[in-house]
Amino acid sequence: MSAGQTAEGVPTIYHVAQRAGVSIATVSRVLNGHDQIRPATEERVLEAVRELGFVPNASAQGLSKGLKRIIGLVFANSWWEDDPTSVEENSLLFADELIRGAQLAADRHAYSVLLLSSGVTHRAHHAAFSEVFGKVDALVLLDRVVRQERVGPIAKRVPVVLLAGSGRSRLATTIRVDNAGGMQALAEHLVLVHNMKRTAFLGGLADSPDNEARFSAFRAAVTELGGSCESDEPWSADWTSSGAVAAVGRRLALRRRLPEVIVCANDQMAIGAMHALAMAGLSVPGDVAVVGFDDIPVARYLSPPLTTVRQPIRQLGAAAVESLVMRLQGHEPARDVVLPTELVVRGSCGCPATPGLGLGAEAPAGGKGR
Amino acid sequence: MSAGQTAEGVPTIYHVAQRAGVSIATVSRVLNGHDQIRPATEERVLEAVRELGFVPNASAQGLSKGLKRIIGLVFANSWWEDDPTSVEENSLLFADELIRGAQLAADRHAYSVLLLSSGVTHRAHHAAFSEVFGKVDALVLLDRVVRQERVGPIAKRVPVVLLAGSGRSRLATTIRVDNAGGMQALAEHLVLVHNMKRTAFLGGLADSPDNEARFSAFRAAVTELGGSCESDEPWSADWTSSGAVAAVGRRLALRRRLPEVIVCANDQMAIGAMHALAMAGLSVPGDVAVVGFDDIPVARYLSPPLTTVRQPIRQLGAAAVESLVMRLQGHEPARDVVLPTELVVRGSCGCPATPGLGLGAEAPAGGKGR
DNA sequence: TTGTAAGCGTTATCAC
DNA sequence: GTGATAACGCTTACAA
Repeated sequence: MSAGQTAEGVPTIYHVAQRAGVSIATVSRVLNGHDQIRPATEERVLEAVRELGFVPNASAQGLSKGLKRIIGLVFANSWWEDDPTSVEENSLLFADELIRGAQLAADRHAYSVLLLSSGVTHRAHHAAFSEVFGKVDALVLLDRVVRQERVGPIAKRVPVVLLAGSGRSRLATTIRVDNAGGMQALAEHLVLVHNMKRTAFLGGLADSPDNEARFSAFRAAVTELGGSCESDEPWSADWTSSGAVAAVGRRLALRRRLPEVIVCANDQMAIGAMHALAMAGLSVPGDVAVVGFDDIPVARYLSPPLTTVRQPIRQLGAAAVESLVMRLQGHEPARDVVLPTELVVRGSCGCPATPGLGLGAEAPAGGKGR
Repeated sequence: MSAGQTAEGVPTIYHVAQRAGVSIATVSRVLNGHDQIRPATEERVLEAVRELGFVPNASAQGLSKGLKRIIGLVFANSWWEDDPTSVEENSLLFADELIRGAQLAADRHAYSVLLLSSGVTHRAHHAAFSEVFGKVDALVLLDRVVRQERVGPIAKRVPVVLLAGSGRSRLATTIRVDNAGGMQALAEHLVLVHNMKRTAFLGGLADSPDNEARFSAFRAAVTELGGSCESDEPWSADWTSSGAVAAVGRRLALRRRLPEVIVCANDQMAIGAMHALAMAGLSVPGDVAVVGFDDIPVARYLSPPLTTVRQPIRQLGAAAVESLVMRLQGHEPARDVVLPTELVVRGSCGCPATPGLGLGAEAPAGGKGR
């Protein structure tokens, strides 16, 4: 059957062409902003488009142009797990901010963001992670969504950015935050300002590059400054608040002398740690100081307000997308990007909590109240 | 040029066919799980697919099948705003959980989730929200992403689910949570258990259906029970913690007798309210009780742990996608779905906080206040 | 059981 | 300036 006339469904370019009395080529040209089109013709076409409510079919465009204008954001499946007992609070806020950043950047370039999880299992049939390649032009892979050795083959097919990883992959562009710098600043603050020598590091999942980077950087820095860092068994959690509560509980059960400060690998765990200490009748920072990493929104509203290292998660997402769009446009972006982190001093480290009137959103840099 | 042989790019079905010594039709059949294929043939095809690392092009599939297997999730643009001063904490957690739920459900049906914002402005050229229709098979529209009158035309084109709205649209399926039920339970608890008669409602953005529903339900319930509800100017915020801090500050400045409890339209604001009260030297729940709505993860770790109404955000997202997939499969799902909410009693309302050991993930001992 | 060929809705290359 | 028409990669009758 000759093209055109889809019975009664969505209007196609043929309908527009017919209505405007031109060929589909002309319609396409108008829609794609080609010049050299007679104004009168253009107006007729646009009118027809409006009347019909025509919207180009992205599949057809993708097929024809070889570009889908879609970037995939791949999360580890555990992040999306449906297990109600393991709330995976870890990802909360992180994923959200990351997605936002990616969204924003994608929008700027007329791209869209497609969410994917690494462990696709929908059809028992032949489900495979690789199926998703077909839907996107490029991929953002989060830390540990695929094993190192699988990155190569993937990166060979589509442009790939590795996020929050160890930063040592020559197979794909890597974008991450400066964990080391943040921990260095934190260690200096604790040791030099508060004169704390006995510290403890409450880590997240052991196999996470972020966790590893934060821990080794902190330990190195604090040791360098003449302090020590306790970090064996009891101090191991899973990035979650409840995991931290349990970890601190284990440590307290040992009834050994406590460290002066507990450095948590993320804010969620700091919240759990503070909670556990409070329940044990210990005061923060009076008896033990607690600091975190991330600077999630609630951090400033905890009591005491949480001292933490802010990481630019949103920018991380945006940078990833920008990098990929760059690649898709034929440019060669930087191979390894490191975004800066920033120490945010509030009350939980022992510093006098900002006296703030409590009106307005008090930002560490001295926020203005709108 | 005859089809086949894409110079050196991504392998197509033609490459697979050639390699396996069969026609592309056969390859397609194997890939789509058709029966009546000679086992030997099937094996050869699968082998070729494996060797070439072939992945079907989703655009081509979409064009051919008329289904893209992509569902769009549309957020109001303000949620993604790049304005660093307005942190929009409101959406945090909510969006995240919602997305998760949608993701999970989509995965189950081999669909993917595409993120979109309502105010697309990438190319000054001819950017339009409608452009996104081309990329998806169906849409989930969040509360207020488009004005009422625009829903009709959209729903006419693609299946649409309205989320967290007022629930009164016969143009599209609506899915929301039982705000009224939750508020009813909350009011009963406050009045009947704590004998609180003087309440205040700290609302979010005034034009939000959720805010309106929560407020009117609470006021009606508390009034019915013989209590009163203060809710004029000072008690208005923007869903954010900082907005709540400011609102409570305004109310305190009035130096009038305070209500016995502040009922917040969401947990973020409850956190801000508690913070503002603490800074004013008031104790929660000793001087004033505070309750929230949502039950975000940190709620149980606040001191005192926050009493709140839990809403099944993740299920909300999942239900939306399930409904759309249903429609796409030709079934006719329910027009208006209301998901149940649940009162979660913790310490901030004045109830004795659960005396947990603090090791589990449970709502624990009365964080000895400070 | 497998191959041939006609679409699917755009874009882009030629001619005119 | 504009109109035919050939791709783009895949699915699916229709034949064989």
